[in-house]
Amino acid sequence: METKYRVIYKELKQRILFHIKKEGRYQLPSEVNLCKEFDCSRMTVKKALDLLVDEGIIYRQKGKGSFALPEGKKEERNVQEKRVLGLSRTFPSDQVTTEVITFEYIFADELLAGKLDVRVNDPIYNILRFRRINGIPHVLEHTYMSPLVVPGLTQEILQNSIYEYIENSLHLEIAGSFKNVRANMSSKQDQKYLELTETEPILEIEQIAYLDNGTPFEYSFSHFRYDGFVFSAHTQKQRG
Amino acid sequence: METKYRVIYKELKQRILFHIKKEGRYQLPSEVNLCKEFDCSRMTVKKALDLLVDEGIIYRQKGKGSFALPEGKKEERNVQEKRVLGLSRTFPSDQVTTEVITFEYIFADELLAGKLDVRVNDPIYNILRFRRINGIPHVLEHTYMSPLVVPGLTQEILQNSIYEYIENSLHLEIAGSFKNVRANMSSKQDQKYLELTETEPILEIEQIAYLDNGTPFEYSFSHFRYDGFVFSAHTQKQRG
DNA sequence: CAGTGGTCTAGACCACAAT
DNA sequence: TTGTGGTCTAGACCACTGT
Repeated sequence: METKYRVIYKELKQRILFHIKKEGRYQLPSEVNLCKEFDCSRMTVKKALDLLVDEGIIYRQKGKGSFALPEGKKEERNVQEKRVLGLSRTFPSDQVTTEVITFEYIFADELLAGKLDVRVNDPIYNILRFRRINGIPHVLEHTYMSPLVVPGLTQEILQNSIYEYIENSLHLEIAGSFKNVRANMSSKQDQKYLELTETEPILEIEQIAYLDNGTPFEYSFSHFRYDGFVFSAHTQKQRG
Repeated sequence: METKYRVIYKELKQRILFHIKKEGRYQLPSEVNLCKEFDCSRMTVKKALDLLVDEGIIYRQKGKGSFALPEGKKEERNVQEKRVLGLSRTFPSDQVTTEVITFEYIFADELLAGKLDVRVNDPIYNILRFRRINGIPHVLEHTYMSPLVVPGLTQEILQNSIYEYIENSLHLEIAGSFKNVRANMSSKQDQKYLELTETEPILEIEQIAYLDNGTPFEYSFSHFRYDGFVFSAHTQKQRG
């Protein structure tokens, strides 16, 4: 069931994006008026507005009201949003092609065992994939997964979307991830696949992704072409 | 006043970090039990737990309970957390030294006017600062601010913390920011200040930061040494 | 003063998990 | 069936903003 606060959230988001394009600034109706309009309690309206605050779409001020944040901020090509999607789902309208370079089992060492929450010497998928978007070299992904958590991986799945497989075939729920983002010099391997010169760098994202039962299912290093990728984030003061 | 849910949040955070060190896994008391313990309603407990979920400290499962996420994930030196602090406040125990390279007014062009929400040709602070942490070259910060929003900047303020000045002297409330993170080759200027060779890259963070009234007050480009900085983020499926 | 958002209560019903 | 978290209600009091 679609929850009530998500319905309100979506409706308000539509409305904001429409008004912001037309007039620039936009003040939302007060919470009590939204209650009347959507025939619900104030807590429900507040929850919907909280989502909009999290996304950086509105801000709220005690005694004044809720307002749309001036736009014209983000919007760049090849932006990784703050969600946990695979590459295939981040660029649904583009053509993502995947070359599987390595697909094998290795023994978990101390580090991998710690990150993936398995025992040392347990089997681990060691996956190296090279991916293009619309034919343009984009990313070299080095992924470690435990077959205990994500069983039945095949070459074919790797060629498409692992995330899709995890959610649609295994019916596991991907809940979130920790990311560390760095710049680094490109290795010989990076240069070969991403078609970089020796002086051109890469953007590295180290990620641990976990399921809704808290189990980490992926530990990965993604090396992006420096000119083809931006990591985007909206951050705010903690509510409270 | 410290809110009740923040008190609960802090207490639970303490407890989790303690137990996680001792025993690894940790299941929190149920929401109703937490209600009894802290003598409050369930909504208040839930709000406290929401904060912990946002930070990636716990996860929750319908029908099961709330659990601490296995640790051993983040922890690196020189991590920029997902908050809006200046450099001085990100490394409070370290020695941050700042060299002001440029401090002048310029005319707002189309781009700056759009980002800072002022008119074209309005005056804009053009600030270039070079900062070391414990004597080690760290970041070259190119900052644009509107004197209409942040009046009275001086060389001395720049040498310390702009953010401190904004919050403590101007009594403005910093609410959040949009960040774009990229890797890039270092410019001659980057190489000079950050002591990089021609082949060494930088991590660039483009940022628009805004106040709690929605006004953008800063548009900046920070160039970090590639080996001295990691941008860290926790992301999760949208609640709902 | 009236209007706003922030916090908080004491319930309720639901879906889901474990037994 | 019991216990869990997710949603939702219909109020309440507060702090802050504007007039």
